[in-house]
Amino acid sequence: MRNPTSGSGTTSKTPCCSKVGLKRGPWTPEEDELLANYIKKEGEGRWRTLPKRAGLLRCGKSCRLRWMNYLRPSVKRGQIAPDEEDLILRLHRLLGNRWSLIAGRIPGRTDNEIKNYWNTHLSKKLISQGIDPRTHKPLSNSTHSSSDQDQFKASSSKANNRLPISPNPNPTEMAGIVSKNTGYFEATNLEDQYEQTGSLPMRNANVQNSDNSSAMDDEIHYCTDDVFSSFLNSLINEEALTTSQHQVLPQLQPNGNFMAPAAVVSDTLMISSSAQTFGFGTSWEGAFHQNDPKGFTDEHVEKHF
DNA sequence: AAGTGCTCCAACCGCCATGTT
DNA sequence: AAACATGGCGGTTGGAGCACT
Repeated sequence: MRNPTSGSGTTSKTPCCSKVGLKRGPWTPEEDELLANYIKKEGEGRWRTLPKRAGLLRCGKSCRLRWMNYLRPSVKRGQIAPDEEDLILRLHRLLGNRWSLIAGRIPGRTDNEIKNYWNTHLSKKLISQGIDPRTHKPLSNSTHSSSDQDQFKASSSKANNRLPISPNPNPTEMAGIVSKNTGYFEATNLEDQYEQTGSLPMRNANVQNSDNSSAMDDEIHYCTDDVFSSFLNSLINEEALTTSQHQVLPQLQPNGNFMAPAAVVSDTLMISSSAQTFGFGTSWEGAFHQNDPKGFTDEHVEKHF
């Protein structure tokens, strides 16, 4: 727990809300009751003004966090079950550190809880098994130097949660477009892009190339949340891609981008999802390659676009 | 019993996207 | 278009409690 009297230290940034006179640190049962009772009556939302209305000396952010991670009736307590752990592992392999996205697939579990569980248990477990918890690949076979990893860590930190890729661009997690010139799927190397431009593609992939956005629009598929959900389910339910499948997936090009034959990525989708439906991040976007014939098909795509 | 080190996880942080004015 | 408000995210912190000496 944080020291209730300590400020944000050396930072000169002003906090999200005035902390003057506001309580910090662990919540008391009385505060919990006040918050829970208020939300039961008035509902969630308007967090900034909620504390005052509920009679709490907390900032809105703190109230929201307490409700989301602890007081919400749907929050499941207790040990993470083996099947939940397995699901977390699978989802992390697919999604990386997108905790809210992972939590959205595990009923009753919060992003904070999953993040903590990963950092305290699963990460160590994988390391003890000789697996890199970031890449899910054998530690000894990692092709990325520590400097690469450090660089990404820095970029990732700067970019916060906006990356639609894993630290090492994983073939199952590619974002990009089908080039009109080459007929190839060109997956953006977002690390490089960040280094070059200082920004990353947001919400819409065409942001990455504003002078050609209309042309790019034609090439990018978006899908709705329910489609994404079924799509992700199919990914969760399948085991890791087979070796043969990997062989036809995007390969690293000299320019730092990833390319794959367009035919291979005909069922590759640019996914855009909102936070409301599954608790996904508002910034969620990503592209997934999906080879499983039982899973996502072009028919699904056409149906929704 | 007392001291030390470690682990866990609730809570906080800064940052960013989106919506509103 | 700009400024502001709000909600939400992943990363990080540090106190409580446990294990060990």
